[in-house]
Amino acid sequence: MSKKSVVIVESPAKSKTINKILGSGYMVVSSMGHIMDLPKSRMGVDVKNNFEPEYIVIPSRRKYLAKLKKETKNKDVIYLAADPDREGEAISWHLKNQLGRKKEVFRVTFDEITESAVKRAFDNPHAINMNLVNAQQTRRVLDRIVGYSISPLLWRKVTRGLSAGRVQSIAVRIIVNRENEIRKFIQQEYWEIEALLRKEEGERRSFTAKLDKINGVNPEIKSEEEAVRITEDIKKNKFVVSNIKEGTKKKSPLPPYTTSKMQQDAFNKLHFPVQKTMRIAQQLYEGVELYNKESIGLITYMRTDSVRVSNDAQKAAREYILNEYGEKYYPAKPNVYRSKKGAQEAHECIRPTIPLRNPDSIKKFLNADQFKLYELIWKRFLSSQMSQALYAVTTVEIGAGIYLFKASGTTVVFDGFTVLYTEADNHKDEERRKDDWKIPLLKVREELVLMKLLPSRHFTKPPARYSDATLVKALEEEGIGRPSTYAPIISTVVARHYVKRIKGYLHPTELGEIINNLLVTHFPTIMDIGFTAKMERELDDIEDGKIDRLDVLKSFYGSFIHNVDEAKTHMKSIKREGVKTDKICELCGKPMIIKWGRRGKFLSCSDFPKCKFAKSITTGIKCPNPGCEGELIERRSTRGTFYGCTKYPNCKYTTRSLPKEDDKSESEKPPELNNG
DNA sequence: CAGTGAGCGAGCTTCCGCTTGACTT
Repeated sequence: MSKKSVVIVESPAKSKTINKILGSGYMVVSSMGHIMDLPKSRMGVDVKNNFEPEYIVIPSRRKYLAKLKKETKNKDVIYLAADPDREGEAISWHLKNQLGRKKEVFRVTFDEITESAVKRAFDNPHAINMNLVNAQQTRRVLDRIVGYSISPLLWRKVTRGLSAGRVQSIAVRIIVNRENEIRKFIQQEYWEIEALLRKEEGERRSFTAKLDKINGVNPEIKSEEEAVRITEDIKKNKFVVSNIKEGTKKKSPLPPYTTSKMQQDAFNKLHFPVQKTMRIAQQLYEGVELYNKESIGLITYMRTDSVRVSNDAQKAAREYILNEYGEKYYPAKPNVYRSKKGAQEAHECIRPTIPLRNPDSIKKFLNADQFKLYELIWKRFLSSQMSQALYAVTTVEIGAGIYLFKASGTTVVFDGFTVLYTEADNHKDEERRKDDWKIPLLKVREELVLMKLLPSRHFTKPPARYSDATLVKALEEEGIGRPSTYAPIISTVVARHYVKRIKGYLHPTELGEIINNLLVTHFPTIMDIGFTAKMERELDDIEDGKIDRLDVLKSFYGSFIHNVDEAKTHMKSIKREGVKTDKICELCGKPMIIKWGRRGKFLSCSDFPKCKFAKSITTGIKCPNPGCEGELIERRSTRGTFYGCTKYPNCKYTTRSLPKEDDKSESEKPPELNNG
């Protein structure tokens, strides 16, 4: 290299690694993500002029850009090594425009940061792919038009500060839809009947079998009377083993973590909200001081949708398994996993940088949360390279006249990867414990002793509300949002007061439901849950050069702007009409309505502005302060929502979460799925 | 910790997706 070269990557952590690979002939610096974007204070899209975006240097990045300018000043060649996707291509394009005058500028892309891949990339430098840039700009412009057209409409129709967008509005819709399903749900009573059986009189151990068929069809027992009648009838019969099935079941380890899977698992097992998981993962990624003061990155990059594993890491994991667990846990061939379709393979899965570094060996250098998350990541990764688990499954069918009972037992033959990692699910654990009851050795046609019949009453359960974890899962399945945005999406809808987190579950607020209804009515296309998937397909076509970005934007905008115009005149003005209540104005006797102001919702006289009477909405829950006659009321501070006493400042009681109100708790209780 | 809203009309709120900030509570 006779010429002086500079390489620009996205993140500082990456620049270190790449510098090591390339050696001193190159200087590697980082852009810290995007350096240019549309202006914050205006639309920044010239709709009449080919949807030309007005990209400006992001004000907060001016410093970095100035630094980059210095660093590239006396270099002849710039290599743009941002991630190999459309966002990375756009970053490269912007960097070229800002820094590339009178220089040779090349784009280099690699799918993993290993010596061979990086060197191969530098042997094949290429030009910036404008198809990718165009796809990014289409995405950006579309999101801006949607967000910056609908949000101001909501300011006009409802209240200041509201927002809408391709992603956040769908997140709210998913949550509202679930709430409606829960409301519609009608509880059904059903009964199950179990038989407690013994092989023979005097035998100590008994086992249970469940009523599975009556006359060959599934039993549907809806009432206690029916259950009693059937139980009485069953008693008249002899219990005889009619069939025994012995089999084995294999269970494969799960792939290593992507961002969304890590967020879900940390939520279920550690009860971390996704924001917390990302914050701690960032700490592990940036590095923790170990033995010598040097700070060492403990995990790979935490924003990824790939399950790819570098060869070195895979080899290291396999060696560790062989040494620590032995050959039985060591698969003959390495386990291979496929990322979901369209994943960005430049990043690896989330894994320990050095598999040898087991959690206990570094425990004293980590705080409690860091340790817990590292342990989870380490175990999930190591287990992903271990052998399958093997179970023996026995199913016994027992006839009693027209009644057929079934008992099944599972025993672990070989624990395999589960020695390190199992999925969290309390209910399943209970089930398993039941299943693990050993069924004694039985023969077909053998008669059993009935100890007891156990009818039990059950109710069908409504679907559970979303948690952070299940919402991220749902969004990912619909292709909505990216690893870098899952956590911010939840923060946004909570910050807008569309959604409220109660005991780990996401409940829509009245405001959230109102906004959702307005948007579904007036923007059915945007509010279609499949909208993003459709957009992604079109962006793919732009990337492949099959269609022009203008065709995509024009056809989208044509109907969208029509919806905006229609909504301007026809969307219900909550600001004027409010939401009806059965309360009466204390001043003029007219009905009171709910409106939303900068401090949240409040009661207003429907005759405003003639009658200016207004009133706060209290929770109806008495202040728990002894002797205080006040009620609790929702307040907003800069640090979020809390509940205070109406008698403030005489009573200074505050709380973050509402104390239970006895007669109301039944319907307000979150479904008892995994208790978060 | 009183006051929220309409309208007059100043100026403000807002999107999604890349990254890591450190002008003192």
